[in-house]
Amino acid sequence: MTTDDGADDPRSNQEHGPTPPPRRPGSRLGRSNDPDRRDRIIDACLEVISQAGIAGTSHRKVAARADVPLGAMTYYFDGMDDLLREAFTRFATTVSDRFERRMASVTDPATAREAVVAIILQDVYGDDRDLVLSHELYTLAARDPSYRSITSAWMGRSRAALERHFDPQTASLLDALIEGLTIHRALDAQPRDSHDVAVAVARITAS
Amino acid sequence: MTTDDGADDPRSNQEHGPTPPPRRPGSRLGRSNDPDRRDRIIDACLEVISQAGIAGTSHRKVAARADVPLGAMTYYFDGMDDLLREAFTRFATTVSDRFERRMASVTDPATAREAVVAIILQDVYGDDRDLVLSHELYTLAARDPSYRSITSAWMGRSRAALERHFDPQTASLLDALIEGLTIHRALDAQPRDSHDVAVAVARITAS
DNA sequence: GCATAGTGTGTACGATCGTCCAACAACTGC
DNA sequence: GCAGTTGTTGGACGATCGTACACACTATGC
Repeated sequence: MTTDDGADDPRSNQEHGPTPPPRRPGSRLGRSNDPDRRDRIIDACLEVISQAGIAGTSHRKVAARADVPLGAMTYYFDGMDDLLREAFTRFATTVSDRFERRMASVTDPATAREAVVAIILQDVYGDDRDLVLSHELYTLAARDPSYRSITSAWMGRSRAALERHFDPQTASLLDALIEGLTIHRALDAQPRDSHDVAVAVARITAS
Repeated sequence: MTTDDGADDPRSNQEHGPTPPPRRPGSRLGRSNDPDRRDRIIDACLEVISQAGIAGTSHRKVAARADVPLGAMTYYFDGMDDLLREAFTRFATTVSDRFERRMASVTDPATAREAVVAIILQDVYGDDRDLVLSHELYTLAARDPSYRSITSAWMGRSRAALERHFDPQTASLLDALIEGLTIHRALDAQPRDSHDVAVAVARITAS
């Protein structure tokens, strides 16, 4: 099972075929052995959700965004719910990884608080895409408990990362504070300035 | 919010008297033998959203829940978006009213902090319906700025109510903290106990 | 009584949806 | 070469959607 064409651009198909039957250029025929396919669909799904919301997400839109035929949706995923679950699992894992990495980069206990403030600011003023996706996931989990394993794992990892520098109770409260600050920044008309964040962290982490 | 009815008997509170509504003779508005119609549709819409999400909300489901014909949807509202906007405006207003009322009931400055903790606990451990609706609205506002006037007004009123007892900065941070605590309670597997909330409020309000 | 105007609704239309499946392309063993 | 297997896809199906509109109904003006 030697797959030689997996490294090139998967979009330029059949460029070395000896038989040139007149096929549509965009269609992918037969076994193409594109292992990125599944990942591309998941990424495209997150992209569509962030732009159109779950209410506006459909198999057809995701397929168009990922440049795969519609049939690939039910071939790679057992329905819409399965796709959504995988997409949000990847999203939560990615965000958790990033947060853990940044928290682990803080080594000096003396300046932990300042470093954490800087990291929090990156989240609070982060890009809108992650913000929208977070809320979509929260909404799903608030209504459907079966999604709570994703959010629970996410928050557990966040707390654990914060516990590298703070006691468990403080880490938990700090995690909640970050959440609230992020929400307020996103949904309020007047933006919150960075000084407020520093004050909030200082108060929460005061012992 | 609506904690009195389970929407199982939506039409028992009307038709109190046999007298038709006394309309002014010169009024152009003709009869509407059921003036609660519009309100009932809005309430039914919030009910459907809390159970099925915005993705699962449709004119037909709302109409069935409100016990009105399908045609009434486009007769009373200029499309789905108009209905959603009115529904969430009512939701935010109702929640803001309640929060303001409870905050205004705290009169003794000496015990303000304890009273606020009690009120916050009511929100953090409030019913799931309001929680789900809040998140649905947040999600909408995070993606569509035109919904931010609703959330912004809501948060503005929350802050103003808190400023009855705290300085503006503390009120703002406290508001964010409430948001985060509520989210964590809803989305996490392990519930947060009330002692944590008291500690969090004590730290945030420390000067 | 009739005419009128505004209120309310049943229904149909076109669009879009998720899902399924027979058919097809490419690869493997012979 | 051929047959079988696996990966992949285009199109069809029934369901559901938002919206529009012709029509029924009823209170008012005369």
